[in-house]
Amino acid sequence: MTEDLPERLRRLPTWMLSQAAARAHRLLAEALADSDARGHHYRLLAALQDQGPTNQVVLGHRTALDRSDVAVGLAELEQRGLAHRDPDPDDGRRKRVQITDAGTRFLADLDEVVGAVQDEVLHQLTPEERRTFLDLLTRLQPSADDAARRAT
Amino acid sequence: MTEDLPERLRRLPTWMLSQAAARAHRLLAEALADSDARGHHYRLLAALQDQGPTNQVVLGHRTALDRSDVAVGLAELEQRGLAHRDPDPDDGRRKRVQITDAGTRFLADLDEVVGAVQDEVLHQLTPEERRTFLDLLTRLQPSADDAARRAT
DNA sequence: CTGATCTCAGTCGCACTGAAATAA
DNA sequence: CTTATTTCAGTGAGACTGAGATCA
Repeated sequence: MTEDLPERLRRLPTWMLSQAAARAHRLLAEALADSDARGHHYRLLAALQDQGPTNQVVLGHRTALDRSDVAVGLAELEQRGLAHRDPDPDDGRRKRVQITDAGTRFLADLDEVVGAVQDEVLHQLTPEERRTFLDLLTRLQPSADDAARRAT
Repeated sequence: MTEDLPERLRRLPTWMLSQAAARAHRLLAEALADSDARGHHYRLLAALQDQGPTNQVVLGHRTALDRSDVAVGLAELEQRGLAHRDPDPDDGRRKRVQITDAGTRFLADLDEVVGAVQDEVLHQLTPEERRTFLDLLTRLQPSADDAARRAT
């Protein structure tokens, strides 16, 4: 594969990034499909488990999902008894979204599936290199400064 | 942004990878759109410039594009005089695809646009870190061994 | 009234599949 | 007849937009 790439692409960080992400995304989607889940579901359950009940707008920020995709994903999770939506008692416009016990158990199963995919994607890297890689990726995320500069 | 992420996602390499790739892809698409180009066009021109004329199947492998997307992209490039397709004299099923002089000039313009996006995406990293990052990304690509194992 | 939240329908770029056309 | 290449139409998931409904 790599040995056949044009110079311009092989040396282009954003392109190698896209290729690696595409492969990881494909492997993850395939693995999750075996558990009748999709990426949206894992993201939503992970946010609900780690950070507790919230409304859908906050959930969208935390999962980097669009509001409409949050709505659709939660409807699917709720239908399977993995999440629950209440009207917020303090503000009737909002819904209070929580993970259910079944959702917590399902998330634990998915954690194993997701972990296996990490190993498959990163198997060429040493533990030290994996830490470096994650650190570098984290620092690529736009900072609050960037967001402020972008707003002007 | 990052400070608000659920633990499970913040520590997940494939997810951080997807996020970084999505941002890079968005910035690249916006920048290329200003030059009336899209990612497909840059990829195809880069492969033709760096590795010379070929048929569309090989071009698809080199650019990681699907055969049908190669066909569409080349039709657009040809209409703008940036690439040229001949029937292969040795095999009438194939087409011999080449970049034109106008295509070479256009690619040089796009190189600058693409380079500017690299700086924007990687501006948090030192030159040394950027080399490390590219090296790690390169090693994430599936090897020939993986491809062989996958075929069984 | 304005403004925030949620929902639904629809759009768009991208990756991919299946089938037809052409030629070895 | 079978196989390889190119092309076209269509599918599917993901990210997004706009309009409408509900409620503070």
